[in-house]
Formats: sequence, structure tokens, C-alpha cells
Amino acid sequence: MGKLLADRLKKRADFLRAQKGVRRSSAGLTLEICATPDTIGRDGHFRLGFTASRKVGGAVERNRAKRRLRAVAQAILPLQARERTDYVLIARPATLTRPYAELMKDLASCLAAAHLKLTPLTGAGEP
RNA sequence: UCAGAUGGCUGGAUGGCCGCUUGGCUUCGUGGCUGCGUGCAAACGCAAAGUGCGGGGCUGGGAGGAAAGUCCGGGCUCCACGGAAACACGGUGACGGAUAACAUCCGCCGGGGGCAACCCUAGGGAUAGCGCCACAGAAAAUAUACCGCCGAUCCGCCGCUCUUUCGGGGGCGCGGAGGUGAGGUUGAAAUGGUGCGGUAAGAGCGCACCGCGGUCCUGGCAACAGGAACGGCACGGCAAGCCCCACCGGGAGCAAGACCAAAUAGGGAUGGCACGUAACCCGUUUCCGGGUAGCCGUCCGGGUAGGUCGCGUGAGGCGUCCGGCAACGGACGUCCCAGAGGAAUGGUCAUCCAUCCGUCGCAAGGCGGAAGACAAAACCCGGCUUAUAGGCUGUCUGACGCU
Repeated sequence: MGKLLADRLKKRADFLRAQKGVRRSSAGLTLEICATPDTIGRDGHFRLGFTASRKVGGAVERNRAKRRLRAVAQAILPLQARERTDYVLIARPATLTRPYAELMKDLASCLAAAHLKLTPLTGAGEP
């Protein structure tokens, strides 16, 4: 399985759909995933979005949290994500202070758990 | 050297790996447009240049002094409006200047504070009018009443006393008429203050100085300052309670506004099919003719989602010179310097840099650890206000010491 390309989620409706999908949390972040609607999805692509609420802090802190999440996602998702799937990463207050290596582990474990849960729903086989 | 006052600048650095965004050049793919050729036509082929979309390569730019709060002033956009004025409402408020404009800035004046450098000041009008002045206090705006002081003058004669020519007269005391106005513990504020004279007691009643008032002179563009003689002193405070005066002001805001425009529903035009027996409408009625209502196609305009523009050459930055005490203005040269839209301008690691803590060392310093101010453009400018670790630096004042 080769590298997948990422599209950004920008519509509020997309975020709301992901909220109803599978959710897994860890100390540094929360992950929500769901299948991309067939009319929008493209082969070889997955979709990715970020959220940082006011709980994280002011504008400076929220921007920084989203950038850290983006860096982590850039490193992991193109290799481990599934195509035609939406991923939403939600920042938590600890996202700012958690060591980078720990943040990587958080995402990897959340991803594995969420994929396992999603499998019977979509009927897709694990590669 | 110490203490203090007041401006200006800055807002971590370097490198490795991995990324984002936006220009320029170049190249590849692809779509459409135009021209030429072949062809009856559909279509196919070729082509310089321009252009939409997608990808590669090279190269350049990419948060702030407050980007913040959204408190003022403008540009810009749309809406309203014949002009002007008045009224209402809102704002501003010593004077002179700067500016596109301002509640900003500069200079200056008045008042208050500080030994000083300097700091603070919403600083028009209280005889245009209304209103308010709590508590305390005798009294809070009108000059009195109350307590108090006096009782010179006049009256009474009540008491004591001196004198007597027995009519009375004098002195002291008492009461009254009356005089007096700031002495009365207050208060934010008390009807000018202090001193001397004066008086029965007192009082600007008189005088000196200070304060106050209008007049005149001098200086200043002006606010105002200084001086002179005069007036015996009237006019309490609050306008940030209403108000009066002077000046300024249409409203809403980039979610402004302009353009492109899917699906679905609906509107209009038009063509075809069906129905033309029934219903309704029109031509007076029957007949007859036309139309509406159904289905399908094409086109048109409005318009939602969505998209594009607005959106980066500007009251622009930097440098030199000139004018001005300054704010600022002028001339010349030079530069192009963020444009996102679930929102780019970064993530991570290492070293250095300052900061703090622990520890070792006489010391220079070594080792380990923590942590890196406030705060992120959202149409753009000029200000104000507020937040801000640390660092660099100019000028000035006072005290002490030395020469």
C-alpha cells in the first residue's frame, strides 16, 4: 500500500458527520473518523480536519495546537490512513505541552483502535 | 558614586530534517477559443500567440509593537436626500498652531503638587432660568431669628449707697426699649483674611498689607502676565442634575458592495404530442373558432448552495538636504515590502544566548535541571487605551565626594 494524498476538511457538515463516527481519545489528542460519502471521495485520497476549541486557550495557543497536530498527522497518516475515510483531530489542553514523541504514539494508538472499530461497519478488510 | 525624572530603539540567534502559503521565470499534461488544411457534413490533423485547470524544476516574499480592546477620526462601498436654515439628538469646550480629520499631536497660558528635573488638570457660562446643598450645626442662601456681648442714649423706678436748702440730684446694680453683628466646638463650604486703631459693645467704621472687582497703561497674534490709581467689598458652591452659549456631525458597514452560477422547486417565451366529449373564460346565444388546465423538449431572466472580484502603489517605507522651538511640511534619490479564508507565515531536534534553582570550586568557571514577556493580520490608514520577561541607549535634576 503506497502513500495516500490528503484533502482538507473545510465544511461544518463534514465535521458534524465525523462527530457521529468512531471516536478514540488519548492524553494529547482526540481522533474521530468516519467513511467519506461516496459522491465526494476520490481513490487514493483521504480527508483530514483539525479542531481546537476555546478550552485550549487563546488564538495563539489554538493555532499552535493545530500546527502540532498537523505536523503529527503529516508524519503518520499518509502511510497508515485508509482511502475514502475522513479523519478529524481535536486538540486538548495537553496538546501544547506533551512531548512530540508521545504525541506521535497517541495518534498511532488511536488510529489503530479506531480502524479496528470501523472495520465491521464498513465491511472493508484490513490490509 | 547614589537617588530620581523623562524620551528613543529592540522584542532571542544559527544550523539539520520535514512542511504551508503567495508571486516571477521555465517546462510537461489537459480543456476550450481562434486560424489554416482535408471533408457534402459530422469530424480529424496542424499551428504562433493568449487563456482555464493540474503537476515538476529554479528563484523571491511571508505577523505585531501592540496585529489586542473596538474607544475616536478618515478613506472606500451601498442606501437616503432639490438647496439652505431651524428644531431635535449626539459630540467637543482656555489660547495659538499641525493635520485629510480627530476627543490626537506640538507650543503656550491659568490652577494644583514637588527642593528640583518634572508630573497632574473635562480648563466656556452660576445677575438667562429651574433644581440640589445629606449629616453635623444657631444658621446652608434670604437675610434674619436663637445663644451670647453691650445697655453709651431713653424709660421704669425695684434694691443698695452718697448728698440735700427735703422739691430733688449723683453713683453702683437690676429690668426693659434698644444697639451689635460672626464670638458660638459644626461642616466640603459660614456673608473677605491678618494686625493696629476705634467703641458701651462691636462691625471695612478707619488705616496698612494680602485677596477681590471693574478702569487705564505696558508686553504678547492670543489665552494671559506685570504695573498704576480707584472702589470698602458687592457676586457661596454644584453645570460630571437639567440647562444656556459657541463650534462639529445624514445612516449603515468588506457578512459593505459587484460579478459568475449547479441541483431542486417555481416564473416567462416557444415547439411538439395528447385532449379536443367534460369543466372554466372570450367572441350576444346554438353552431363554430380560440384560450386555460396534462406530458416532453429548447431557450430566457430572477435567484440559493458554491465560486470569483473587492484585496494590496499607499494621507507608503528608507536615506540626504532645506524650513520650523516643535508637531510637521517641502525637495531630491531609492525601494515594492503578508494577503489567508475551518483561516498560511510553521513542526521538530541540536547548539549558543541571556534568566532562575541546586551542587562543586578560594576564584575564573564546571555539572545537572527548569523555563523563554504580552499577544497573532482578516478591507486599509491616523490616533487613543490596555497587556508586556528582558536588553540597549540619549538628555536632565538633586545630594555627596574630588579637582
